[in-house]
Amino acid sequence: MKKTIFVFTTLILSLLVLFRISEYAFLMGDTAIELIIAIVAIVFLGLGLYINARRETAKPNTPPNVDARKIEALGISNREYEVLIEISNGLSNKEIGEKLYISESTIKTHVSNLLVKLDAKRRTQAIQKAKELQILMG
Amino acid sequence: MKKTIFVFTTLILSLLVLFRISEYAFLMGDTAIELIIAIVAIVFLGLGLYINARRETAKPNTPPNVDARKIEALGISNREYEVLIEISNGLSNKEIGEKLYISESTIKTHVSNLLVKLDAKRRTQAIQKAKELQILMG
DNA sequence: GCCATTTTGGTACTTTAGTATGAAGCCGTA
DNA sequence: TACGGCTTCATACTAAAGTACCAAAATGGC
Repeated sequence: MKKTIFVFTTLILSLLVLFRISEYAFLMGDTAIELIIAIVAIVFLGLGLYINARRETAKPNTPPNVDARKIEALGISNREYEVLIEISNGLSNKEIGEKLYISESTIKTHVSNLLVKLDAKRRTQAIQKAKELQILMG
Repeated sequence: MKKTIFVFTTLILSLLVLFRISEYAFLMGDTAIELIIAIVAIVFLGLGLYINARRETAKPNTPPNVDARKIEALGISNREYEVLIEISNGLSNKEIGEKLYISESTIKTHVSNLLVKLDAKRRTQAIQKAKELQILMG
């Protein structure tokens, strides 16, 4: 946020400087006004692009980061969350066990706990709910 | 694309008109130049915002709409796609059958076909692949 | 060291998912 | 009309998922 304020302040100051220059050019009587207009156009075109780019990356529906608070609010442990990720990657219990070097039994335990904590009946529903809760990236 | 060309042509023409006006104002000796600069700034700010908005909605990684071409490229039928959606909503085969007013047997057939067409072993993997292929919204 | 939580693993069981195969009716097109 | 694709449904089977219950290490904080 501080960064944003800095950028906008700089832009406003630049704009004021441009106005000064434009007045000066007006008094000078040359044709530099078109140049100034062009600069303003380019700067604000860039500003528009920048603002929208910022807005898009900051939007939660393109979630690069996951809400860790919600995870612990639901009482989901680290290991359970790892299992949840692999479920959403489409792995079976056996495959998850092999990937995490633990038995399929343990995976089943984790999955059962996850289903309770996410209030889901099936692993597919767990995926859907986890994404809804912004616990998993889309 | 034609629309884009039209918009840009209009903008360029508007810009030329503004330059004409600016010259006129210059000859007139009044202080309307700042106004023109302000208008240019606003217009190009809007243009920047517009371009980025277009780019974002056209981009597939923020898919409000689904790529119908890929669906039929994979040979997925309408009914199969309906089933795929319900799978990603976390429903069981029985629940999907009740929702679509057909038997669980039929759902199983559709699911099996979907798994082949999406090259998946499980329904969870089908969800993951479908989202990867931009066939399902994130 | 003690306690609470996490992580691990097992057995036994029920339920759901998925495969294989066959078949019937519908619809559009060559 | 005959053919292919879509949709529907069934049976019989195997595989995977999920539940219930128990229990023992490991971990981390007090």
